[in-house]
Amino acid sequence: MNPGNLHQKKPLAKTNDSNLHRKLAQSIGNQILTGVYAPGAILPNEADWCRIYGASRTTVREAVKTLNAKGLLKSRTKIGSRVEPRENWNILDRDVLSWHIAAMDPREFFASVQQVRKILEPEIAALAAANRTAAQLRTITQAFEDMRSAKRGRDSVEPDVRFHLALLAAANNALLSPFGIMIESALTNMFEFTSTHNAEPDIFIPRHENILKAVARANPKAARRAAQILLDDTDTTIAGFSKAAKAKKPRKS
Amino acid sequence: MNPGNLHQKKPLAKTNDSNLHRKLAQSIGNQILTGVYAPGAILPNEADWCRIYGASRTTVREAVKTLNAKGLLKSRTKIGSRVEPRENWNILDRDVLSWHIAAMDPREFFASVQQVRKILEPEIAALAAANRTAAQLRTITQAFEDMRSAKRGRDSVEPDVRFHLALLAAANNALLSPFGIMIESALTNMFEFTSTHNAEPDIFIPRHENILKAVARANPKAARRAAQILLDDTDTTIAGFSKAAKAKKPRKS
DNA sequence: CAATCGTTATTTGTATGATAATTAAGGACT
DNA sequence: AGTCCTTAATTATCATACAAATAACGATTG
Repeated sequence: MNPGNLHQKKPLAKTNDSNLHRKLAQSIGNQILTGVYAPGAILPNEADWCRIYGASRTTVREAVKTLNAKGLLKSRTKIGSRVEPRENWNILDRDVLSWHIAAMDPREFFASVQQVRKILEPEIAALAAANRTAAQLRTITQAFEDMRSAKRGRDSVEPDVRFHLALLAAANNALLSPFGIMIESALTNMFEFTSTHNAEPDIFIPRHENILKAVARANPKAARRAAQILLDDTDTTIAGFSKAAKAKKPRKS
Repeated sequence: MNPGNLHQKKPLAKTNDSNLHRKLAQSIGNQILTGVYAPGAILPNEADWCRIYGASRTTVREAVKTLNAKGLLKSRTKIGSRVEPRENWNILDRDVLSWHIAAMDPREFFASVQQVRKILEPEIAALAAANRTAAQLRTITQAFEDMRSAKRGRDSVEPDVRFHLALLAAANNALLSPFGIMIESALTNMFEFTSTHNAEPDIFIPRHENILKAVARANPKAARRAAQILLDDTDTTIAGFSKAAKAKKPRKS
């Protein structure tokens, strides 16, 4: 269960993120997400981590607290830290999600994401149409304009993300906001993997425009439909990429 | 921005949860959720917290790390800790959600929850019908049986929660799992506030049974419809309670 | 005057070493 | 077989340093 050699320091990844305890949290978090430590397993104790990473106990403890706070661990006196069952993990946490993505087959991840997006985004669009304020509409509109003027390529990612997040904010339901991270990650990573983001900007721009118009008209049904159509097109893009990339990535379990 | 008197120790709530850093995190978290420290505000620095709570800096720092990990804060050298904008909060985290509930008007909270439940639960039921394993079906069935034999009152809460969580697990999409906490909290708190949980168990039991049957038959459409019907009944129950409780709770901002 | 460049002060970050509290596990005694 | 006590392992807390980052200020200079 423990790594074979406790006395050999870990390389600690390449992140520029200068905090040591953050790096430790990332390293340990990655190991949990990749299954090095499975749910139910007891992790090395604090003294072990100190030796493994060559860090002080203070720092190790802060990293462990971070992972506790994200639901990955539960620490108890005399027991140590036990990995929590997956359903307790805060998967929509920014860090946890990024570790999760790193540990997964990208195609699987996109499939999960699209499933959730298809459930939520049409309803988010409908809620936005119903509940948006004037200011929120302006934010959505601005994002759309920026997306249109960027036209294609990497520059269109940021306004595209902003558009969807603005829509989410306009839905005015705090319980939905964690999905912002998922949406952001999905759109950004889609670019990373397809490296073309929107294969056909000439199609995607009007699709977004239809959502915008429906939200501007305060027409929930139309907004819902427009969002569904955009998502179907996105599915098509992913399917194309997925087929093209099929040869790679065998992956274990 | 800071509380008037830094040198007067906080009472630190009544939780039996024996960890000091956990108590600090709860206390500070509560203050953030109730708006004592609004998004964008700089919190007292670590030395201040030490004085306020009479705790060591180590402990204070662990509490602050916890809140950082939940997206409530971001700490930077020489700046201190700044409250993050609401959309970055991990609202579906168990702790954050409980602080949120404590800080909100219960009726508002239920309205938000029901809105999300109505979006997700029918689709969760449909996914469960489509993707469930045999073992998952057994878990759902068991929960239902326990719920039926409990019949009414407080005893029916736990199996009811278990039923919905089992359904969620059977949907087999990790990105949906954070909602388990919301569902759990919604059902549990509904009991706390109505103190009758299901007003009419004779209605709710068959409603749940219909979901179970549809999932057993692997019929997504029927499962979706059955879940919608249950939620509509739940709405009715809440509406009744909400009307009855209208006189109370003026609440400030 | 405006802009640049050090200097300083404040705050978080990391380290060390000690003690306390919790509790699983094993042993002693019925 | 069960109950109670002791022990040991581990996290929890504390106190005290020093390091590192950087915002704020002020001096210097073009």
